[in-house]
Formats: sequence, C-alpha cells, structure tokens
Amino acid sequence: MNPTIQDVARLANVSIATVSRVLNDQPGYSEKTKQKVLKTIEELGYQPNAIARGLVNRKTSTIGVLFPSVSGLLSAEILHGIEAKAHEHGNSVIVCNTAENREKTIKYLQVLQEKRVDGLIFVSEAVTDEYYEIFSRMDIPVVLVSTESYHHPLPYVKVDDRHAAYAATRHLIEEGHTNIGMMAGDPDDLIAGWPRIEGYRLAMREAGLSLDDSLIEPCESFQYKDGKSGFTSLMNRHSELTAIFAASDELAIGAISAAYNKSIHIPDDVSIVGYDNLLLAEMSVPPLTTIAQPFQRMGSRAVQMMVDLINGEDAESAILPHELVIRDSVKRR
Amino acid sequence: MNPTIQDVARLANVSIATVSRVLNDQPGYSEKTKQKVLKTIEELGYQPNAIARGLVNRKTSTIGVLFPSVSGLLSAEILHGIEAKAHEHGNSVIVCNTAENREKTIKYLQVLQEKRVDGLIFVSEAVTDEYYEIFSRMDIPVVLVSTESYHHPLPYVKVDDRHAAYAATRHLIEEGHTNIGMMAGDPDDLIAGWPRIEGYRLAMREAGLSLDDSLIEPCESFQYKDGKSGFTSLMNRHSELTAIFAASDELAIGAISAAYNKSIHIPDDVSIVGYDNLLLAEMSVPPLTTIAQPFQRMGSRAVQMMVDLINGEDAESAILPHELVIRDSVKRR
DNA sequence: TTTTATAACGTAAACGTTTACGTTCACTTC
DNA sequence: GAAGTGAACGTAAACGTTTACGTTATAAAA
Repeated sequence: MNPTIQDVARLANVSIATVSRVLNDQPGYSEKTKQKVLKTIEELGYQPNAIARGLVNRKTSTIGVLFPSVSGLLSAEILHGIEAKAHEHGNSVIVCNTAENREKTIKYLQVLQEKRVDGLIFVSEAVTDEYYEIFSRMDIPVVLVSTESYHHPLPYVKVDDRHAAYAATRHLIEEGHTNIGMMAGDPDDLIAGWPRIEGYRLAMREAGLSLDDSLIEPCESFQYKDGKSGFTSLMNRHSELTAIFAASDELAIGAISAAYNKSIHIPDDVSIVGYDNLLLAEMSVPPLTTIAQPFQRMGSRAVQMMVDLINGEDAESAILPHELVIRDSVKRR
Repeated sequence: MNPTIQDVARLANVSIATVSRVLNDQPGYSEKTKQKVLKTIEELGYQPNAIARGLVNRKTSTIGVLFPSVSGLLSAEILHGIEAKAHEHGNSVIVCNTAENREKTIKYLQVLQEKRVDGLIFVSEAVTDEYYEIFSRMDIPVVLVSTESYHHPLPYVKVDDRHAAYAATRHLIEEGHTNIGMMAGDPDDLIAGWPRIEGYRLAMREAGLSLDDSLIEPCESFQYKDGKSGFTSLMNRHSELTAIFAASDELAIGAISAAYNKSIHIPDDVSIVGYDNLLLAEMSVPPLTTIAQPFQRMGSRAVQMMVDLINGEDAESAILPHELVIRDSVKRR
C-alpha cells in the first residue's frame, strides 16, 4: 500500500495541511519542520496521489491526442514532438486512434471527458460539426495540428500547403522542367488535397505551362499503393512527362517503385519531388527531394499553445515554415 | 461546469447511491426509477468523473507505455497494437519516451506512479536492476515487449531472435548462397544483438560454411546510417560476398542505398534479407525480403497479458512466431 | 393478524488531496 | 502591562465517487 499524506503527517508530528504546504511550497512553516517533513517523505518513499490531487484541483495534467492513424511515420513524428513538449511542461499524453471513424472518435472523446483531460490535440483530420459540438460541451482547450477548420474557430498549427506545393513545383520548373504532372490527394479534401493542387497550378500558370487537368492524378489516399498505381496511370496518359510533384512522400516512393518496375529511371527519365520529408525520404533509392514539414516542431508548438490556453492566455494559430530539402530525385534539364 | 452525480440525484428525486447503482448496474432499484435516472442523466448530459471513481476504486483504467524512441516505425506499430487492444478493454494508454535515458525513464516512472496507472508496458529496452527496483516498489503489473530480462522475473512477449535469424540465414543458404555475411547489432546487446548473431552462426555451421568472425559487421545501432557504413566496411573486407543478412530492415535499406551508390546491384550482385518487416520493407527498391515480427500482435498480446494480470490471473510469457516474407532482394544462385 | 423476508431505497464514511479559516504563541509597540 | 501583529501551525470542508450498512415498505408465510 502506498503511504499517504496522512502517514507522513503522523510520522512527522505535523498536520496534513503542513505536509501539503511544503509539498507545494507554499508559505506557512518553519525551516525546521520543512526539513522534518522532507525527511519523513524520503523515509516513507511517499509519492503524492495525482488522482486525489486532480479531484480537488480539477486539473489532471494530462492531454488527449487524437490521431487518424497511429502506425504511420507522420503521426509518429508529430507524437514525438507532442510527447517531448508535454513532458517538459509536466503533462502526460493519452494517445487515441480514431481510425478516421466517427464512432471510435466519439467514444474516445467521451472517455477523455470522463478522465477529465485538460486539453485536446486533434491531428490531421477534418473537424465535423458533430465533433465541434462535443468539443464545445467538453469546455476544454482544443488545438488542431496539420489541419484546420473553416467553419469552427479552433486554433491550429500547420504549414501553408498551397505555398509548399508551389515551392515544390517551382523547384521543378527552375530545374528546367516543362512537362510536369502531379500526383494529388482527394481534390475534395480541403485540408491536404485541394490546397496542394492549387499550389501546383499556381506555379504552372505563373510559368506559362500547361494547366491541363489530366496532368493531375487524383489518388484515393496518400499511401504507397496509391503512388504505385497513380504513377502508372499518370504516365500512361502523359508519357511526355519529365517531372512529377507527389503530394506525399509515400506517393513519391510508390511512384519510384512503379518506375523501377517499368525500367523508368529516376531521376534520369523522370524527376520526382515529394512532400513531408519523412524518415523514408532519406532512405529511398534515390534519396528523395521533398518538401519538409516540421512535424516535431508542429507537435511541440501545439502543446505550447495548449498550455498557454490552459493558463488562460490566448494562443494564435501558427503557420510553420516548410522547407525544400534537395536530394537526388530531381535532375536538371 | 460538469453536472455531478449529486445533480442527477436531485433532479431524479433519488439518492446518489441509487444513481451510482444504475450507473454500474448493480441490483437495488426498480425498473421505474432506473428509467427515471437514465432519463435525467440523458437530460443533463451527465458524464461520470473518472478521477473521483479512480480515487475510491484505486483503479484508473490507464496503463503507461515506455518506449526508447517514439518516432520510429517499430515503436509506432507496437503502439498501434497496444492502443487498439487497450481501448477494446476500456483502458487508456499514456505514452512515454525514455530516449534510452536513465533520468528520463526514472522521472517518467515517478509520474506514472503518481498518476496511479494500473500497469506498465516496457518496450524494446533492457531492464536494469534500478528499473526493476522501482517496478517492485510500484507494485503494479509490468510486461515487457520485444525484450526480456534474464535477471528479473518479468513476463514478456517477443519473437525468438535466434530462431528468426537462423531462418533468415537458412533462406539465403537454400537459395544457393555460400558466401554470406551479416550486419549485426551490438554483440553485447543480449536482447537484439547477440541472439541474432547466434542464429546466423547456427545456420552457417549447420551448412558447413565459414564461421569467420570478420564476416560479421557489428553496427553501432540498428539505424539506416549504420547500414550504409556497415555495408561498405563489410564489402571492403569481403568482396566475395553474394549475400548479407541484416539484423534490421533499416540496416538492410542502408545497405541497399550504399550498394546503389557503389553500383552494386541488389539482388543480382548481392542478395539481402532484412529483419522486422517494417512498412518500408515493402516500399524499398527492390522490395525487401525480410523476417516479419508481428509488432501489432505483440502489442495487443502484451495488453491482454496486462489485463489478465490486473484481474489477478497470471500470465505466461509468449514467444510469437516470426515469418519469412519473400520479396525481391534475394536472388537464387 | 403478526411475523418474516425481501426489494428498494437512503445515509454516511471513505478514497487522498487542497485550502479557507481559526487558533496559538512569541514579539513589538505604546 | 495591555494590545496588536504576524508567523506557524491545526481543523475541517470540499472535490465526486463507491459501498457497507441501516431503514422502510410491501408481500408472503404462519
């Protein structure tokens, strides 16, 4: 059985109030009793019960984080940033995998509410009206990562997808390419789909290049397998392409893999630039030129906003800078 | 302000005991009052306070999971399995990143103890005497994943590394290779290092092949960069090699990358088999033949053991089966 | 009709903290 | 010497549950 503050008080011949005071170093005791209390705490190996604390303080020092998928590298890196910063601020994080599923999400939100978490971080997923309703009822700070909500006033931290996609396409253009296709996400996805397409289009238009819609291959998701099939499909339509902007690293790697099977050489025949800069971008053969999203920083920034909000300060949404990471998947023409 | 059980009781004209009873469906109330209570719970949107519950029940329905690294794919997959099974059993999981650092680990264990988690899952890291001391004092179930402890009686779930490494090497031998090297982890690592080397040696000896120690390249860690340098170093010593068993997929991918730079063709010049079967094994060019560890199952199995232990049953350690996944990085001779 | 058993509740203590408030006591201050 | 002041404590209520135990009413049994 864990010793309680009562045990400490009894052994130290003081009241529990005094023990509590030295524990939270508030004034109201002499140096001598402080030492006495500290010593018996040490002797007993006393650890304050955070549950009891949470009950009276109405604060659990715990935040809930909701991911659409927890096995991906992207989530892993964001989680890493979140975990580090949270720990720095004395907060624990409960991970939840929504699997992009409404019921699971709602169930999780209920659990998190019952556990009285101090805040919520919602990652890479669209906020439905229903979710927002629940957020409001929960009455705790919510911050969005790698997503944003046009309909609901929630603070977010993300990169500017349009700008980033523009930068990727622009790089291809500056390297002398003129036949540039895109492997995109779902155009109806207003967060990660549409803006990247827009960025690509912007760069193409600006350079006076073709804006033909058939140059854009809409993929079902951002995953590897979609990259494989998307590349084939896109190249079948447009064999003249010398460069492709892929809206995710996984799509890009899928494309590289498909190219390899067709004996299309990267980057000699076709140049590719990816998006995300996951660990695997560096491991790819050839190493992938890509747009880096600062995932860890996004995570830690979100936590910083979270603690600010919890402390009653207000937090502003943040657009974090992306970065073009040049490796070997683009060839100058 | 969240409504409490008191509010429900008052509005329903019953005592809090009755409300509590219908909440936990224990006997002691009529069908009519049950409906009445349920209705006012619905009206108020009442959610029981898990903190208060935890205080009296001495049970938080939360387990702590300690990872040496949270950004890696390996951890991500294990976490996925853990999270899913935990949620299934109504448990939440708090993730902790020890960074293989003593102070961080100890700090985290303290936090988890203060938060009164019901159990601990310790992943992919060696259990020091000091850690074990703390586990004992915490007096909650601990289960190990992808690691084990020879000195301490802790239940674990992992694969048989020696067998798995044997199977990998054996596959190379059966494909007609005789000059087979190994890129290994730290031989002093009794968990992931030594047993895999032993498995390799066993297969080599059994086949009557060379057991020369210089055929084994000990890498600093299991990471990509070590694979790159390790491959170069190994091939410089033994240019006659036609096959390599790498003790991790990352090492294997690093080797493939280094080979690419030296214009050594995989698998035509050198065959490679990896270990882990991470997502990137499939994405590699060429796709990597490797030993699959069932990470998700390992995670969920660990949670199952955890809940058994919490319920007072005892749990037996589990060796989960590995599997050889054949892709395109090995060529028949 | 009286007794007894049982269903259907209510009361209050307990879980381990924090904190407002009250008390004691030694020192100043006049 | 009396009054006032502040430091150094102690007391007890509160946080929101669960649950052992006590109470009441109702129905069955004698």
